Amino acid sequence: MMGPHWWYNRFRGWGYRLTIPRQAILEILSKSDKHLSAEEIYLEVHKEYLSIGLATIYRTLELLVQMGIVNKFDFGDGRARYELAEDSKGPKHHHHLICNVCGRVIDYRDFSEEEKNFFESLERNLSQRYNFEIKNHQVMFYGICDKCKGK
Amino acid sequence: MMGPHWWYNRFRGWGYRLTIPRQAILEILSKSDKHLSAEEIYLEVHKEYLSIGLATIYRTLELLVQMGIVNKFDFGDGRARYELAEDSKGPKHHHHLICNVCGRVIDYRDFSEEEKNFFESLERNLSQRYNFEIKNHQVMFYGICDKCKGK
DNA sequence: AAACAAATGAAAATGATTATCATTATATAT
DNA sequence: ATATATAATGATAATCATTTTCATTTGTTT
Repeated sequence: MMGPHWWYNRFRGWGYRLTIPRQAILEILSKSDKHLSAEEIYLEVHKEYLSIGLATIYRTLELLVQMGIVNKFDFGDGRARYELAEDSKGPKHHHHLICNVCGRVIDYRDFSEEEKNFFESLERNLSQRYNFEIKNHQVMFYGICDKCKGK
Repeated sequence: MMGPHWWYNRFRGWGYRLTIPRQAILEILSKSDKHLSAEEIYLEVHKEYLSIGLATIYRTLELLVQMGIVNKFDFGDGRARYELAEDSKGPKHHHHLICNVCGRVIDYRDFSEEEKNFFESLERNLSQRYNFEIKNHQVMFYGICDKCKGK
């Protein structure tokens, strides 16, 4: 799954069109395994398609977030970050440790079985309780990183 | 705990001063049980202290976040939100359901015992594994709310 | 191929947040 | 206490990510 066909159907399902700029953006997101900012995506896309503008990047990302294809993050550095959502159980999923002092973001994805099971059952529970269809989740732990502990 | 004395000591411990504007901001945060934006805090503070400016609000909030007294949130509406951190186990702590379609934010704090225990043990585990002193955490579930399901 | 609506690019506008700088308040040393 | 040094403030301007606008282009449907 994923890839052009899947994207095409997703877009049609929402009444949207899968255009060249939208494909280009999805390609870049697929290749990267980092959280990219809108401008970083713009610069990448721009290498292949000179004419695609920054406004289109923003518009497309907003759409992709609404459709649940992309996750939007904010780590407090003044710019949003984007990443393909895939599946909650997919390989990209991770949680974050964020240092309140220096702002460093540490990803971790070495989840225990217990941690995975817990979130799965919690999501089922919340979906029922709030009649809310959960697509994904973000977990951030804030505190003081090893480097800043000395202060 | 909490209150002027506690604040005073916290500030001194970090080499900062507990000034009138800083106290005023902490008072407002103490009284509110919602996530306030910088401007909302400014407007409240401004009722009592005409002379306190918006820049001071931002500077103080940044400081309070660094000190771990305040948590900063971003719900994707373009402005940061702030809230007293208290303790992870304190009464204010809650998690969020955020609708990708309409942007609505639903708080929930009716945690199960299992949920509480899980996060406590996970925090202990991560602290060790990453030598990271965890002060608090944020959990957000993204998806489609009941009102937007029809679409 | 025509007609309609959706999507785009370029540029300007917006708006939250941050930096600047002269002034004032606070703490420390005398 | 008073002088001195330093931190914090207020007002304003500057920054910069994100949105809006609008004329033009593209994709879809008939």
